[in-house]
Amino acid sequence: MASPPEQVARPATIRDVAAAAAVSIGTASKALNGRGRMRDETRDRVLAAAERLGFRPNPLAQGLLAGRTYTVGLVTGDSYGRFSIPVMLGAEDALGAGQISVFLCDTRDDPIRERHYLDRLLARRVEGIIVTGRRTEPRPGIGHDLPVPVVYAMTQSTDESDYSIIPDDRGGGVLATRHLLATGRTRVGHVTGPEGFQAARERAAGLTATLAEAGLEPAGEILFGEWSEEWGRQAADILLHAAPDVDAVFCGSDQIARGVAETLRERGRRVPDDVALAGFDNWEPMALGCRPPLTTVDMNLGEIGRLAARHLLDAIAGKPVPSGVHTVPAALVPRASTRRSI
Amino acid sequence: MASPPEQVARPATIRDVAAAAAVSIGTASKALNGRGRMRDETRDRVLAAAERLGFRPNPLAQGLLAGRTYTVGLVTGDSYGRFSIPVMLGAEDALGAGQISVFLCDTRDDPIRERHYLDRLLARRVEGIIVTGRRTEPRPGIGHDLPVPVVYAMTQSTDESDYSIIPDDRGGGVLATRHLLATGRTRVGHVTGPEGFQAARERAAGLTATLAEAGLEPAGEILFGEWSEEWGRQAADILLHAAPDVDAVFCGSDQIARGVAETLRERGRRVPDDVALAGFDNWEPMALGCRPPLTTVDMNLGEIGRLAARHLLDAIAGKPVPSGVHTVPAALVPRASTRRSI
DNA sequence: ATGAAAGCGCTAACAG
DNA sequence: CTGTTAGCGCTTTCAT
Repeated sequence: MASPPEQVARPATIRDVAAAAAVSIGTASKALNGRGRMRDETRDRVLAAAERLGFRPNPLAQGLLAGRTYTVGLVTGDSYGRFSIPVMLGAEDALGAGQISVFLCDTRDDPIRERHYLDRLLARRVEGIIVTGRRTEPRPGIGHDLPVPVVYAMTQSTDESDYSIIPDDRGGGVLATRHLLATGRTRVGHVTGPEGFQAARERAAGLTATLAEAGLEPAGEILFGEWSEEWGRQAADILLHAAPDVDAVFCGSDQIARGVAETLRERGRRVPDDVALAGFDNWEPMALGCRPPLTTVDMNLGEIGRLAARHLLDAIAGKPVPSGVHTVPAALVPRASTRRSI
Repeated sequence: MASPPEQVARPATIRDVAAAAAVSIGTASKALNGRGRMRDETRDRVLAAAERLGFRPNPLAQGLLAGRTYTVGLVTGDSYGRFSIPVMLGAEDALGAGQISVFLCDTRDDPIRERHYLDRLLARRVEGIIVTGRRTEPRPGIGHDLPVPVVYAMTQSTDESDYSIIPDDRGGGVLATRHLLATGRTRVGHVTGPEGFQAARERAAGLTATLAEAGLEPAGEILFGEWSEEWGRQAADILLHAAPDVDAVFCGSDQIARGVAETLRERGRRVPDDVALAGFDNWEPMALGCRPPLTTVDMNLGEIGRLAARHLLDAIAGKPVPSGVHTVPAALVPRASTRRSI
């Protein structure tokens, strides 16, 4: 038995719709796009046909004509994803709302791959590019000869004429320190990551500036080290030795804070009663798993992504846009580790 | 002074190339694509012109003609990203190699948004869709009336005729348990997440089956609870009470294992000397931050993504592909928490 | 109010 | 060996 000449899943074209509605292609187009004037009956007939055939305009054809693709590229080097994922999702969120689709590229922090992907994105005629990273360290921009706007999110270009948007690490340090002071602490130590990281330096600067405003100095030296729990454990001992009267520790990351918490406990210092503890990142599995749950600073990564996307949209739309490095305010997330029990 | 009629950044078209090389458009096309025969000199002239003008074929035009888009959609519901990100990057990796670009969509686990994004992806004429999740729990498929193939990665469709690829949780449980037995342990307890999770049940099943093979039973009850450190801490006490002679604990997640480690230490049990400890996930910040560093099971999430992508490519290519639920073997990552000091 | 025709950038078939 | 032509699906004048 020969099967009927069933139309395979070839998507319906406007031509099919026009034929089904017994109108010309041009009329069908107008009906579908609400353009031009025509008899209601005609329009309805076309729309009904489109509906029935499950017609969807081919975006390639539309884009070809309009000279637009309604796509942007999202280039990330942070395979690990801890930081860039929230940024990416924020960006995707803001772009998706505007009917812009996002091409995802993972460069694995490899400049060769990055170059390759940029090529591909441009070949695809993306209308803009968002570059995200895992560190806020300045990095060389991806070039200015690009035919589309570029924004840097959670990373910054060394080029002042690029637009970069990063967390306000300094402000985050200020927030945490103010909070510690507000709970009545005055001997505040600081344990953080490598001094080579701008984020570490900025957070520390926020702390010292805020302490200075209150006429205070950090308890002990500021301890730069690594972004690890192990360093937190070690550093806590160093700090306790250098400043035995320490009554608060602000840490450059939640991981470090957990290490500090552990050592404090083992040395018989109660958190928060004897020593208040604040982290940075609001990395929930870390912060909530801490004993007690950790007060920390949230960098609003999603917001960074959203702002980057909006900026990109503006640039694509040809609006005048600022350049330079911009920051997004951080937010304090108070938890038990700084709550003074009465 | 009138500025010269500078060509704005309008990308060069094949027409420009043809004109610059003084050939017809058709000839230019052939030269650029290595199709057809022609004088070397002509070909070179065209290629040189293309080079000089920075010509890139417009993928929209190519796709329009070929009826293909060389894009696939990646739909994730796991905004948190802990599990789906490695899967996504693995998929992106496998697809990128094949010149396929990936549209990223975050549904935030919201069926409405999912529906919306599917619509958008189909409107964009993606050639296939990968659905990823944060749990391996069966979920309703996204439908069979779709005009493109779909694969489920790190989540599974309830529909047997769909193709799903998930970690081998049971095999992971077997690996961990064998390892514990190999270090000479015989009283193995198990603390894991909610029984409602298939992953928890499978990992537990791997454990009990492996113990049974050795003529053993779990030490104490299998403790189902939550995926949290806090639960690990509580459960360890329960376990120590129920089976004081326990000499190993296999945990359903690294987070749980950390909680268990903490309680063990506080109760004076040394890890690994008195009690060996194994986790699950190989979530490095957790596993490495543990004291001592945690032996754990890696689910090979990247591989899951890669395989999903390859399967999708095969399906797109029209090759016959299997359906049903498939698993990717897990791998043991031995660290100090199970190393018997001599 | 509707239809015909041109053209977006490209490739493929066919002439010359 | 090269040029011409048709057409992918769609929108947009411009006739009718």
